[in-house]
Amino acid sequence: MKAPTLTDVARHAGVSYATADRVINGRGKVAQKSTAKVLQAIEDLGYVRNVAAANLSQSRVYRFAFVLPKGVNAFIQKMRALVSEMSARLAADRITAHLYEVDRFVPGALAKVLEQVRADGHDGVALVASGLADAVPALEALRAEGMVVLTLVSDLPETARAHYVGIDNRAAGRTAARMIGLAHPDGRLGRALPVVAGLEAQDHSDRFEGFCETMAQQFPHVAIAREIEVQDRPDLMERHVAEALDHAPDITAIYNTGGGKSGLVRCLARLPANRPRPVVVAHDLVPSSREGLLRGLFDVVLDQRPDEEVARALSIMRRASDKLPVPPVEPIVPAIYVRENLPPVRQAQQA
Amino acid sequence: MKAPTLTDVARHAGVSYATADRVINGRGKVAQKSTAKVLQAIEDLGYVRNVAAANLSQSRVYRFAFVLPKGVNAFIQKMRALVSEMSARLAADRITAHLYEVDRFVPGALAKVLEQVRADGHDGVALVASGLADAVPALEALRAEGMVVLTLVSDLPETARAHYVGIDNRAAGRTAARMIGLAHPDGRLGRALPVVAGLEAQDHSDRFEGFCETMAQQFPHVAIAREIEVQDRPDLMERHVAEALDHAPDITAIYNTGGGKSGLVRCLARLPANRPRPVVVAHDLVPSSREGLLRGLFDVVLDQRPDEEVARALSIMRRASDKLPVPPVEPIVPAIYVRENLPPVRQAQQA
DNA sequence: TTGTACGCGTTATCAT
DNA sequence: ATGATAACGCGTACAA
Repeated sequence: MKAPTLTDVARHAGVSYATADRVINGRGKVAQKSTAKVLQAIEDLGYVRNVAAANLSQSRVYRFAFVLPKGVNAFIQKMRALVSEMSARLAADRITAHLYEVDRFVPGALAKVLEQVRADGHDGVALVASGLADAVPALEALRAEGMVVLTLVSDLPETARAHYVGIDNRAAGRTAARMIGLAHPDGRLGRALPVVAGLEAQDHSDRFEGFCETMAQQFPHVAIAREIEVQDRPDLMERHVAEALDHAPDITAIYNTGGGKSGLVRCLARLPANRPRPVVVAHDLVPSSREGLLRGLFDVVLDQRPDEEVARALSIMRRASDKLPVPPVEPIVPAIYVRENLPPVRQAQQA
Repeated sequence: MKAPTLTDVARHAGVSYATADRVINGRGKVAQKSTAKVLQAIEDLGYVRNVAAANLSQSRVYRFAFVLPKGVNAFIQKMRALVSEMSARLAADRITAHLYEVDRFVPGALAKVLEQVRADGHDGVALVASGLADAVPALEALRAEGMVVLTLVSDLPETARAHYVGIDNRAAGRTAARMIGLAHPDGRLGRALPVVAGLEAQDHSDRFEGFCETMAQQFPHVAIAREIEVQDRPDLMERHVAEALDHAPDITAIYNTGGGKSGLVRCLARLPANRPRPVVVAHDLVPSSREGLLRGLFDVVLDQRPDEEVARALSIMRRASDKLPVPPVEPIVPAIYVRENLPPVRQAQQA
């Protein structure tokens, strides 16, 4: 009924508590014989170390850092809100989550932030490393010191991080292609316009590649127009997409890998009534894309579920800093929103 | 830096530890004045009760029960596997998850199982109540005794359960309709065939209703054929769908709310090569639906993410039995799988 | 090499 | 109405 304690194990093995402890925590200085006996007792009794008690005895608190890019990007704002929300909820478990911001465009800013994270004595750090490839050495150093490093949203080389928490961006691009293909049944001809923030960001280029791959393979009857880059800027989005639609009246689909969506909404809303609306697939459920769906301007929104990302990041950092085995981290499966399955808008809850 | 303890609070308030304890745990017998002082101190110091310590002092273990229907349904099998998997992972946190099976077709079976759950002294129970509406009184009784009751997959009246963990089945049906609508662009005519396990199951009838609602409202150019009931039986599925496709050659879409999918795969595979394939939307990612997607026979699979359901259920039961506030439980957003975003097959991991 | 005993923050019991 | 204190299971400093 009651779980066996280490004291039980020691008794069962006929050794002292301390010896049993030395065995399970591998602090050496134990005779072969004792080790064997303890191991056997653990086996017999089915002993499992009580993490809560261990933490209590050390007054252990978990300190985790989230590093997010500065800026007004709606998706990142949502992540920020989620982190502080989670943070409040985890107080009872002695887990703290601190938020750090890094300016993507100031060289060396990230290094400084990471230094701060280190100085603040965190057990783990999760960072959105989109366009931050130069962080690799600093992260390797942090990891060498025992800190748990996670990438969020956009991945980095394996040496830089213990796990990646986020969607499979290539697969997301392929999925978008499939959705657009669905809307071109029976070989109906068409042309798809890809709109990206910038191809230097790993996540965007992965999505773009996956998209092209599936379009070409599965839906050759739908051509791919030259992609447009809009740098997270709604104004550019609005202008460039409008131009593209003007020049190529045969465009039947748009795939936006993310960024500047509000401009897309405006542009689509302004389309002449007699022009058939293109199928529109975009990324991330934020106010503008929600509006797009509700107004019938967007058809499908792929969302990487930031809430799940934050929750998973926390749970992984916790397990990892307990040195427990971390179960294989599979990519997060994006949610696919259409007009009919939008979740209710949820106000941030107060403290 | 270090979180304040109740001792700190007591000192700050100028009372003894026991008094402070009485205040936060509402065990009465405290003077107004002391109460006020303690409350103030809690506020000042930002005290948060340390759940781990509390649990330790009581040798508390969490005992949770999962009640699943007996049978070979692939989805339920997956749930079973997930529960035992989770259970292993939670041993270190002193959380146990026990599995109970109930025969849906034996009247009174559920009552017996619930009695067993009660006798085994669980803190909470999560049950898949699909077609088990007669359980309501028994569940109300359990709740009255302080047990946390959750419905999984399919909901029951609010009096019977504290929370529902699962997808919004109506919204799922609407989403399926949208997917089928996407595949009928520009008013392209069509006819959609709904295939359900049985409309007496709440989850299936909700999906069916949502489906019809959106088809009628948004895609009036696609007619809805008379629905077929197949009772979770692949053989019936295969036969009846084949008949329907024969009688109505204008069927361009199929929506299966779940159950008997392997029969659907077989039936579709046997379609004459010259017949255009209908768009097929089905529920739950299990081996047969995965095969359907890979072979190009299914187009879209809505999955209710049983892993997430189990995880959420556990986390809610834990918080609820700690008497911590349970954050609002939003419906789980189904994953939408297509051929291009299938997760790798994952073998059950060993103990 | 091995063993003992204290502290972690809380609950519960037994005084005052 | 309030206060003191022994558990709970673990890590660890210290003793043997």
